[in-house]
Amino acid sequence: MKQNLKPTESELEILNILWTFGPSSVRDVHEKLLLTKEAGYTTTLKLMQIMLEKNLLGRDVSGKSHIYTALVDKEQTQGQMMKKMIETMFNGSPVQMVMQALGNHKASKSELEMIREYLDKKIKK
Amino acid sequence: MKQNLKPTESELEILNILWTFGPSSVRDVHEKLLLTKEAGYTTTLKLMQIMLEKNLLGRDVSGKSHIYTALVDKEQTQGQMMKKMIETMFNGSPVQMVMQALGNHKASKSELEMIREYLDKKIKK
DNA sequence: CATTTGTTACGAAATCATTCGTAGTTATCT
DNA sequence: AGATAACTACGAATGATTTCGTAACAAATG
Repeated sequence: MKQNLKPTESELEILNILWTFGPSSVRDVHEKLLLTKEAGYTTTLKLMQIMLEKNLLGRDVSGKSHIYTALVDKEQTQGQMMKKMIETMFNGSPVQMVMQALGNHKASKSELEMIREYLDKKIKK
Repeated sequence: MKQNLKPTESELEILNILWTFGPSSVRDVHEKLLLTKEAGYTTTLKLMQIMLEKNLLGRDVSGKSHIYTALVDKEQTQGQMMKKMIETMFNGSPVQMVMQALGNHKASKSELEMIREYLDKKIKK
């Protein structure tokens, strides 16, 4: 019954929108998607229907337009994706990945400080 | 002439082997690959030939067996992949990603300390 | 009521990624 | 040389993902 097929790239984009904005119609999702990429409406629709079949999404059919919800957990999915990436590109070392992320993408000083604080707590334990 | 097609999952595995071990024959790569996954020899061969066409790899044809080299930079490629992941799953925030990585994957205390040190340096600048 | 607009359903094409069989080449070994 | 082993080349099957057209229907509009 339960399965956890890894979401595809496009599916992730949709999941992220639902995680961020909560339950939404296809049109809502589609409009958010357009901010980032080209896509036809029926393409988005079809994708979401497929995700429904894969149990990545659920939906409420009672109204005129159907309302979809993410059925997979955000943190868990992020974790899985990261794990895979760490394995295939960072030889299994999360630390390597973190340094790469911090090195390449500029974070503000206050963001860096947040991380340091977080680390401090983690190290003390 | 220039192109930067994002490497596929399988291609990343191969790139990572070449980054780690340096220029290698198909057989060498294939053997390393086998430690992790099932794969036929000609499958690996074909993949590497395709990567050659995409200019992800170069090769030296002078010997009996060809020797392949990664033509794309490790850090740069990692960076691109991370960037995309940060965009599609972490709403563009590298910090969110880092915290997720540190939270979900256990790192040893000394590893964490390495990161903190790195951060300290970065913050001072 | 007739038309336009917005929606779902769904098949099927297009594209991309992966896998493998087979043929042919070159080297090695007896 | 002849046989065997290790390669490369490459077409083609398979599989997965993405894209889109078209049909059908429902709601809203004039």
